[in-house]
Amino acid sequence: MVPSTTEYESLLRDAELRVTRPRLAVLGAVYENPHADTNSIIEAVRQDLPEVSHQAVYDVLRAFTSAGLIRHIQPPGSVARYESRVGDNHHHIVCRSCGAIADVDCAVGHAPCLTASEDHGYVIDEAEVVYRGLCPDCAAKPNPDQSPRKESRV
Amino acid sequence: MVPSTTEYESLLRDAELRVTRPRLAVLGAVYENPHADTNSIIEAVRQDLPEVSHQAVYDVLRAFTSAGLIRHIQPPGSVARYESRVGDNHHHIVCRSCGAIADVDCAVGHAPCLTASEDHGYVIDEAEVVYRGLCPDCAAKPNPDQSPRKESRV
DNA sequence: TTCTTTACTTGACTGGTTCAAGAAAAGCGC
DNA sequence: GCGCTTTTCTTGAACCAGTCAAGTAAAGAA
Repeated sequence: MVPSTTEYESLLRDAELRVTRPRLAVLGAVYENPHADTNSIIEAVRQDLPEVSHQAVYDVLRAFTSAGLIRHIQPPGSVARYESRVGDNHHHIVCRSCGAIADVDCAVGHAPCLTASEDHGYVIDEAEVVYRGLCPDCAAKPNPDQSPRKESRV
Repeated sequence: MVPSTTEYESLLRDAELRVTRPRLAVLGAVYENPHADTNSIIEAVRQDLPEVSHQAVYDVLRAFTSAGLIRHIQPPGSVARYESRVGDNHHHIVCRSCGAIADVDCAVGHAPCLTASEDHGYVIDEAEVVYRGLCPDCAAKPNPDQSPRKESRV
């Protein structure tokens, strides 16, 4: 599931991106921490490379996103998050209580809900679905504090 | 479509909210400017009441949202927006080019896509769909600048 | 190894949103 | 209407994710 350093290097070269220590570390952090926010990624990267600046991580994440290596998601009420699963049109479910995020595959057929009943003349090319509800942990405890935690616990 | 001042007052009283001039103005602004962001609402309110503080508008919008009078939406890459259409499970289409937002009714049946193929043990109670594409205007001009404008042009 | 290009560091800054304390107004009972 | 209590609004500061800008360092090509 999680590639090796050599594989990360190939991923970068295939995307015509330069191979640097910060980039390998960021790519590894995104693969090992699904749906992590930028701050978590910075912390993970600094386990290996303590001197990496936050700006470098922001730059690298943006470069990876526009190269299609990773995906940038932004659940309502949350800061930006990143994931390594790309190109398969999956969606997300967000826990109302703790903010945990899980992947959800398409419900109906290959591209569900892509046909809106009334498109107002828009040319629609993509539909993203965000499910909301309670994760197994929060559903178990009846009424804990309702405030979402900052950390995802996927 | 757009209620009168008296009707706004009834809406507030029915929701057990105090009736004040700022609140009437904010409610009117949300009804008259669908999908407006907070700043646009502040500007609209100040047409009537030039002295209203931004903080009051933030407070009022939050009070209305938790009372269910209006709905708070947060399209990826955009600031918070508000709309008066509540309780009918509709979705939104966002123009990639200019950021315009339009309402879209449910595509399939009453609550489409609510059945995920694999729910990871989550208790799902809502699905929100964000369609992406080009609005009629932007689809007409082949290649304008791709940067979204700040203002919605709905 | 040298050179050019791209990436990274440093430090300041922006803008939407929130916090906190006090003044003003709404709505209740009289 | 009149005062009293509670909620709302004003004022002003603060927060924080993310961005900008200038200069240094490193990658990769020749």
